[in-house]
Amino acid sequence: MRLAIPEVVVLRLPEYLRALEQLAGEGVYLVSSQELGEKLQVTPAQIRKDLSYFGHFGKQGKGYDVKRLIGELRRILGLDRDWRLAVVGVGNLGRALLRYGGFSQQGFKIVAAFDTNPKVTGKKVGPVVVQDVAEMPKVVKSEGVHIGVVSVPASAAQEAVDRLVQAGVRAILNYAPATLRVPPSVYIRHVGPVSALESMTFYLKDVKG
Amino acid sequence: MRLAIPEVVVLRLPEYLRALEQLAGEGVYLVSSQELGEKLQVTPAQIRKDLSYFGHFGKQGKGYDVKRLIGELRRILGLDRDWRLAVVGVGNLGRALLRYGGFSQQGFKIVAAFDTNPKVTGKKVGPVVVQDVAEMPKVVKSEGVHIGVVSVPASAAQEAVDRLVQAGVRAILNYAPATLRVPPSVYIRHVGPVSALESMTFYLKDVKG
DNA sequence: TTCTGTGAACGGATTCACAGCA
DNA sequence: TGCTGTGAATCCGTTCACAGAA
Repeated sequence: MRLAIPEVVVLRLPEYLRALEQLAGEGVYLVSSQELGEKLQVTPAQIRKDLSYFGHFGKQGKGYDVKRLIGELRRILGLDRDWRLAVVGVGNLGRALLRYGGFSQQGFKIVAAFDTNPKVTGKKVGPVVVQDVAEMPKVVKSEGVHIGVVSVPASAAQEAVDRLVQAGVRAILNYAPATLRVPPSVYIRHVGPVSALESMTFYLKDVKG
Repeated sequence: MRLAIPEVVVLRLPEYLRALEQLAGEGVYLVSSQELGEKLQVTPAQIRKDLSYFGHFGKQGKGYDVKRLIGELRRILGLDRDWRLAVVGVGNLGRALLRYGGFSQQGFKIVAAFDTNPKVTGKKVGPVVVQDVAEMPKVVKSEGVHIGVVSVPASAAQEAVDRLVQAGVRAILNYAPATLRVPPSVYIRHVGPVSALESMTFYLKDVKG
């Protein structure tokens, strides 16, 4: 077991987890690195090496116990507890995120939503009532928000992030198409629907007419 | 210039592009790899090396012409043309994607939407009228769809992908939390709101209580 | 002088190949 | 025999450091 785990490894673990949960749903109890690799288009050695950073989860000659490995991965990824999210920006995307059911399955709970538009504030969307951003410092504290989700327009994204950081949020998922500045102690990741498409087209452009 | 460009490089180009577009909007005409690197939290050498795979875009002693580099990156990424999208699955997420305005700015155009639910088919959502999935083969051809966006529930994702592939779509952006099988000739990428959170919590779990 | 572009050096991730266990 | 776990070897991406252009 090494001390520093490569970031690429951490990024692959959720993929493994998802595939394993699918297998569990199909009633599969045991899976080899070979089989899992085929499903995920990853080499078996890659999977074994990745898992070996965290412990010895397999049985020689058999493979991995699917249920057990799901549990281990969830623990490794910190998914064996609840994470409290706040959504900033209740436009199309924010509204979809608030109503999206997939978060709760993995222990993500939306506990607050913020917007500046008085046509939206005060209304219930998904599990929460939208509040004015002015309430953010108070609510982040009282609701124990861990992660901020930014779904405002690009032009308002930096301000939204600044407010979240100011309110004490240390992790941000950014859906706005903007490059944002945060202090080094804050973990930020950009997702956005367009970025993935943009690198995809690089590979498509020579293939299709 | 090398022949094979590392995938990581391609994944960084949209980040560069976004930062440059932001700079252009601020009226910046010239930027050094140093300055761009600070904005993006990337080393200047990384940026210079990445760009050197594609050509000589900078001016020694000066830096990069922002407008010029935006144009080059858009060309490199294949964004100097239109890309036609079809959304499969008009639930919360699909509806948000259909109504999302950010696609068109980068040349992505939603030309079709499909669902199986008769409560949704026939209705206009965003720029298109939702059609039954049975229409897919015909519509994909007539509308010249390049990229399929899957936003159905996990349980229906494999079927949605199969239908898209069958209809001739060669590139798929998957929002469903499922591991999907496609022929080797089809380019698929998973995005989904949960995956990014799951690797984030790995880094957060030891920090916050 | 300033900053790009790039071979060379370095470091880190992937793959190999096999020891070890069931 | 079958498959894991892992050092060693390999491969690949990043960083260094400097030549060269403005």
